[in-house]
Amino acid sequence: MIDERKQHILQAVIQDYIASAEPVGSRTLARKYDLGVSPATIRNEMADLEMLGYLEHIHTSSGRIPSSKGYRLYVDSLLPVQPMTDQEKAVIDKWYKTKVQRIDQVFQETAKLISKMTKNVSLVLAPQISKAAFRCMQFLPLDDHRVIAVLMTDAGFVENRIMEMPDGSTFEDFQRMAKVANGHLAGHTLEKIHTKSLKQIEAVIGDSGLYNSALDLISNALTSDRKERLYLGGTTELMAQPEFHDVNKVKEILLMLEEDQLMKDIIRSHLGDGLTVSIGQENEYSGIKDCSIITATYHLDGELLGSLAVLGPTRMEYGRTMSLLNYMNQNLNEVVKRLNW
Amino acid sequence: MIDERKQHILQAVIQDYIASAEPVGSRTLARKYDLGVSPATIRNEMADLEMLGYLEHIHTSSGRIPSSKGYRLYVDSLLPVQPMTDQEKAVIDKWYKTKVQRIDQVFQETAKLISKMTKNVSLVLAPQISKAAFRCMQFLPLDDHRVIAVLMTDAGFVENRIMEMPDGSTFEDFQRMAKVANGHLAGHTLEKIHTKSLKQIEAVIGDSGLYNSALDLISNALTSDRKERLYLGGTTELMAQPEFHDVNKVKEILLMLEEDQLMKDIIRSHLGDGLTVSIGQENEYSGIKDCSIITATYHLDGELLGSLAVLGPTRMEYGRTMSLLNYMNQNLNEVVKRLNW
DNA sequence: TGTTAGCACTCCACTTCACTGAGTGCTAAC
DNA sequence: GTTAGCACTCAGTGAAGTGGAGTGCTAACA
Repeated sequence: MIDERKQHILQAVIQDYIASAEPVGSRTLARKYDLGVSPATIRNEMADLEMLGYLEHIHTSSGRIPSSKGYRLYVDSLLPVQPMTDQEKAVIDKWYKTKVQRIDQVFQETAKLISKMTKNVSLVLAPQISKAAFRCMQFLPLDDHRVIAVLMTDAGFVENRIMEMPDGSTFEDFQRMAKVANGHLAGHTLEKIHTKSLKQIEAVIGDSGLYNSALDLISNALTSDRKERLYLGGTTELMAQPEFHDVNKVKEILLMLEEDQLMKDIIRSHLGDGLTVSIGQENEYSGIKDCSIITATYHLDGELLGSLAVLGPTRMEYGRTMSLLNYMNQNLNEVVKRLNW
Repeated sequence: MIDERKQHILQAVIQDYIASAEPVGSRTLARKYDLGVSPATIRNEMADLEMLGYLEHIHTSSGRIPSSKGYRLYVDSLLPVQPMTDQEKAVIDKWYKTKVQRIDQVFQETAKLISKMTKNVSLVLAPQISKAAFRCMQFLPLDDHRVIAVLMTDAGFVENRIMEMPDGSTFEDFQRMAKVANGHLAGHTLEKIHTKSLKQIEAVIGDSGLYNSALDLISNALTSDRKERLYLGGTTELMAQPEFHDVNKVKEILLMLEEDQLMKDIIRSHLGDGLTVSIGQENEYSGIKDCSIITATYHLDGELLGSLAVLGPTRMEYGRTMSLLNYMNQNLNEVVKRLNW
């Protein structure tokens, strides 16, 4: 374990680098921070820290920058507590009191708020719709051979989808089905419907051939690709960061962010209890080797529902971001609980 | 009017500049294009064209670049016909045959397709939902004092919105209202409902106090800010263009694109019959003085429904883009007609 | 009279060079 | 163990020089 003075120096280097985005030299450090030793001593210590892998060197005569390992130690043990200011909390609280017009706005606006306050990209993974309790469904006729299925969960999430009607079926069949489904399935989570109440419904409906093919359609449509929605925020904030002053880098990361599935996988792979920080090289996906991701998860009754994440350069204000994410997470948790998702 | 040789030279300059993004010199022109005259003559002609305002000069000894006026002449009279290749058409046709899961995907994917094929930003303005024929509505109870209104148009557009219930009203009131509304309003466009059938409904419902406040809510909710939706595509394509190699420029334009209302206004101000091209300085909004916008509008029964647009640097492949936009427009027009929007 | 060759000139882009400043590593003295 | 001193490194900057692509002008040519 490295001694206390080294820790102080490492902490100072990282804080300075986070603030300035410039490699940090021994003289600067001695001047700005009250370390009580001369630049020469700091130089020696920094050389040691480099040997140990906590700092890096671009070239012989430039200051040090933190390595992933350095950030890791910083985040794990050296992070100064940075609670949110009352003002910041007020901004957030105020937003959560305004009324939304659709449930998904909660998530979209949460993403915007996070990115605005952290100046980084934010990602919000909404709860899987299949975890929500089924409230009711309805079919609306679109044309001769297509209907639109509209489904609502207890939380107020409304999903609609165009469905082809199986040959020989009529719109009335669908209506009948909806009626039975609404009677029998209300309150069950979508993911459990398949295994649970289907038998009952089958018994009631009788006409099982049509029924089966239609039900397949429904369950496919409603639990397929879009089961968790990803809301993005702050893709333009990114460009204010000096590490993204190169258009190609920006393009690369924006293209990555557009790939819904990839981003979901990345977030999911990082999830843990509470806040998780994944720093630079620690990331498995090579496109973000010089980025860090902080994730937070929200639960209901112990079950994981969704998560929030901030993606930014490794040179990130970890303390502030973590506090913020934590606070937003609590808020979102409450909203979800209130909606009885 | 400028003579034919000048026109040829202007055309060559513009085509070369569009292809290379580099100022065009007389020698290059003489070498690449079969103009039948020497560089010196071309120089003289180019000097004239500059005098007339069709070309510009960055500095004394660099080639010419087209001015907005130059592009304007090019677009209006010199544009070589550039029909789409069968291959391109095939790509588009193929896409329009695939099935969509929700109606709004038609517009979203149209935007994507346009931007992919033009390497520029595309904007698709979907028809105002208020122009669509009302199919049916339904209320779903969210909690004690809120309901979710779900509305569907004949075209299959589904819109949902959370509504506060007025004091003293019950969910049953809303259901009753929906029933009456569904009976009386089906087939009417939303924008005409207000003035047309309300009296009838009022007579049927009777309880006019509650009814009025609720109806206000509904019509507000359904015809308010989101009445036309804007779908964006290709914001990352932008970054491949040399004129956007500067992060600040990219940021500026992305921020602009994020402002829904502004973009709608810009598009709307450019609309005309058929294809409209607005070039560089001709644009009123200062943020896009070095961009061009091409718009196309689609109609139903002579009424304007929505529009497509491509936004890119003035150095744009006008011919190709216009053909493409035209073709996409036809497709979209057909889709809308088929949906009987 | 229109076209062209020739030439002087301009200016960007690139390279080279020297210089500066911030930084390091090492050594010797404290 | 700490520090002062010193030689050294290297990015960044600015000045000077060069080459190349281009222009404008003039004079000769058809």
